[in-house]
Order: sequence, then C-alpha cells, then structure tokens
Amino acid sequence: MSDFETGALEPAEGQDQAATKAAVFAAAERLFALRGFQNVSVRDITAEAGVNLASVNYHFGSKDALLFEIFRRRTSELNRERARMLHEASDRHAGAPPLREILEALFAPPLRWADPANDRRVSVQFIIRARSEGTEEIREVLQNDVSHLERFAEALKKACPSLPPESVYWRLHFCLGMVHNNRFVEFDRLHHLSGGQTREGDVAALLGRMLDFAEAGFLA
Amino acid sequence: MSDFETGALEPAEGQDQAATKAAVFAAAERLFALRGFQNVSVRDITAEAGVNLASVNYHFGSKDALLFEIFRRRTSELNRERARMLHEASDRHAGAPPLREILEALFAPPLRWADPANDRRVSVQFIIRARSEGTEEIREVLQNDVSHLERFAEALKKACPSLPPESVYWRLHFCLGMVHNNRFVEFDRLHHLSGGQTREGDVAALLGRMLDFAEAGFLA
DNA sequence: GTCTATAGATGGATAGAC
DNA sequence: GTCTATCCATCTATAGAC
Repeated sequence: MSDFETGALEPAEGQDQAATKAAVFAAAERLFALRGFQNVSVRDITAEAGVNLASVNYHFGSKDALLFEIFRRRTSELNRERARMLHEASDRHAGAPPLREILEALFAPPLRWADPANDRRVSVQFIIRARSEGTEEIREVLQNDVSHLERFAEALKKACPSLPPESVYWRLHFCLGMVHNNRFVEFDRLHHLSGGQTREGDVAALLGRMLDFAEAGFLA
Repeated sequence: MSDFETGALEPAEGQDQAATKAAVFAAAERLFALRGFQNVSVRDITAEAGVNLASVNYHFGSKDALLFEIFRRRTSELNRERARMLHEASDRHAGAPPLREILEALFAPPLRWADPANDRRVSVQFIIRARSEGTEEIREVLQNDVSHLERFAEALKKACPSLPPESVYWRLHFCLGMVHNNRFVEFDRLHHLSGGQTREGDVAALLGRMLDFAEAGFLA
C-alpha cells in the first residue's frame, strides 16, 4: 500500500485510485497541521480533497489509521534525512563527528522542511501536532521507537566525553524542545513580541541561531 | 466569580455551591491535562467530580468557557510568580539582574509546580496542553498577552547588551521551547531513551540543568 | 471502485420538575 | 440551585445501489 507517490501524479479529472488516495492524504495532512486532529472531520478532509465521503475508510480503514499512516510516513522520512546527515558527518570525521555537525543533522531536516519555499512546510507542523495530539497508537510509537535518537545520543556522548551520560540525554531533550517549539503559532507570537524583528522565513539564519545556542549549551 | 478557593473545602455531601464549582474545576483541569481537551467530554468531567451533568453549563456557561477560565487562572498565577521573581532579582541587583537570575525567574515557577510533591503538578501539564490544543479564544490571548514576556525580553536585553535585540528574542523563544517540552510524555520518552538514567522527579536538579544550558546558550 | 444514504453512537446544551 | 430527561447537532463508519 501507499505506493501512490512513485510517479508524477496530478489530481486528474479521472478516477485514478492512486490519485484519490493521494488527494485524501494531502488534504488530511494539511488540515490536521492547521487545525489539529480532533478539529478536523472526515467530511472536512473529503470536501477539501474533492472526493466522496467514503474514501477515507475505503483507502485507509479509518480516520485514526489515516492519521497514523501520515505520521509514519513523515516521521520515517524525517528520521531518514537526519540519519543520513549524521552518517555523512560521521564519514567526514572518521566516525567521530564534532558536536556542531551532530546538532546540525538533528536540526537541519525539519528546518529545511519548514522553509516557506518548500511544499513540506505543513509536514513539520503536522508532525509536531501529531506528536502531542495524536492517538494512543502514536503515543506508543513515540515511546518505543527511539532508535534514531539513540544514534544521536551515542554520537553526542562521543563528542562530549567529559559530559556525564545523563547530562547528554537532558541536553538532547532540551534541543528537541527547541525543535518542537517551531510552530506557526509560536512564530507568530514571537513576531508580535519582538515587534516584527524576527523573521521566521529565513530558515538558514534560524538554523544558525539554533546551532549557536545549542552548541554553547552543550559545551557549558 | 471564582472565589471558591478562599478556604478549606471538602467535596462535601452537602449542596454547597462553591464546592461543586471547585470540584468541577479540579476534575476538568486534571482530565484536560491528562487526556487533552477534545478527548474529555462534559460527562467525563461531571462523573469525575461526582456532580450532575448540568453543573458545567450552570457554573461556567459552556465547556469552552470552563477551559478558558482554568487557563486564565493558571496562567495568571504562573506569570505572577514569574514577575515576582524577576522583580525580586531586579531589586537585589539595582535594577539590572544578571542573566542567570532572569532565566531562573522564567524557569523556576513551572518547575516548582511540576514537583511530584506539589499538587500543582497537573496545572503545568494543563497549561502546556491548553497552549497548543486550546480554543480560538485561547490562541488570541496567547497572541495578544505578551506583556509578561516583554518584561523578560527587556531584562535580557539589558543583561546582554552586546547581543542584537532580535537574537535576544530568538533565544528567549528557544528557552520557552525548553519549558514547553516538559510534558509527561516527553519525560517518559527520555527516561526510556536513557535507560532510566534521567530522573524527572528531581526538579531542583532539572532547574540547574536548564539554567546551565540556557545561560551558556545566551552567552554564545 | 465510487458514491449516496443512513445507521449507530456520542457529544454539548437545555427545559422543566423539584 | 440541583438534577434528570431529552433535544438536536455532529461525527465515524458502513451497507448497498450503480
């Protein structure tokens, strides 16, 4: 299943099965990201996608299963990007990448997605929302699937040998908090607070700011 | 209104009006904090409080209004504690408190509440959840009520005169992200990731860790 | 496979008895 | 003021026609 993105697909006026599923997937992700899971009904999704009401259950089984499928796909994509960046940094430095490059592998992928020029913009918001508002099933996955974080924790321990392991874990937790706080609402609030001095659109600059802050925090 | 906590109140078998309102308030806060706003029905709340179904609408007007009243009370309490700590730090240092004491005024109150020995434990979780899952009305308040943060931003600018103002705002944003990430779910996940090395119960130690990290981040 | 119509369940809110 | 009974809207899920 879920092989609908293997080629170039337009919504099409036709009755292509894959196109319908893709339209539902995209509409659901967008609406969930903007309004939250519980505030979006199956009717909202099918209306936005321009398909009939039964499509969600036919293609995904249930509303919960739809949410879960989007979540699994997006988190696996994100973690794959992070793992690849960490791996490349490791290769560049004989298996012991420096602190800043580890943090960059953690921060850069979600920030790249968050770029206004990127069509993955809503995907980051979706993931952040699903993390906290998701179903019990999603909560279980979050609890048990920590293998990608383990790789980061190990790399950080190696890069900060003088730091007690539990401090590494806590600081990784702080870094994740920085990432999870990158919601539209929080950006808007900051923009208001700063009198318009903060520009969230410049994700490259934001990445630099986050790296400066987190790197210094790790070296404390 | 909402003057029901002026004395020692037990749920009572009687029909005390204030006691009923307090029971609804407490049950709602607890359930919202644990399960999220949309996953708790008015029936759940009244059942948990041991009162009749109509109580929510009679005492608060609606489910939304109940959420809003809890939110307003808890956030005003929290911001008052923060403002008081900031003010005291300011007094101790002739109007120019050092960076670490400003950050302590920001971090300490929610962490004190989060202490397992504190009955305010759920209140922090409630606030964090309400911030992201709340109604439109709550979102508007978040957007417009930033006066308490302005005081912190001003103090931070004064404590870090060499830092561009927009950097101060961004770093304040990062610090708030650290605070907002202190959810039960995230603590549990971290506990699992670290193989039990992180103990969230020791809030004093956690405060120290957060201060070390954030202070270094600000000095970067 | 697609879509309409509807079942079946649940929720917020309220009228009216006491 | 309290509480029961109920209204009415809305939602997910599905049966069955095409």
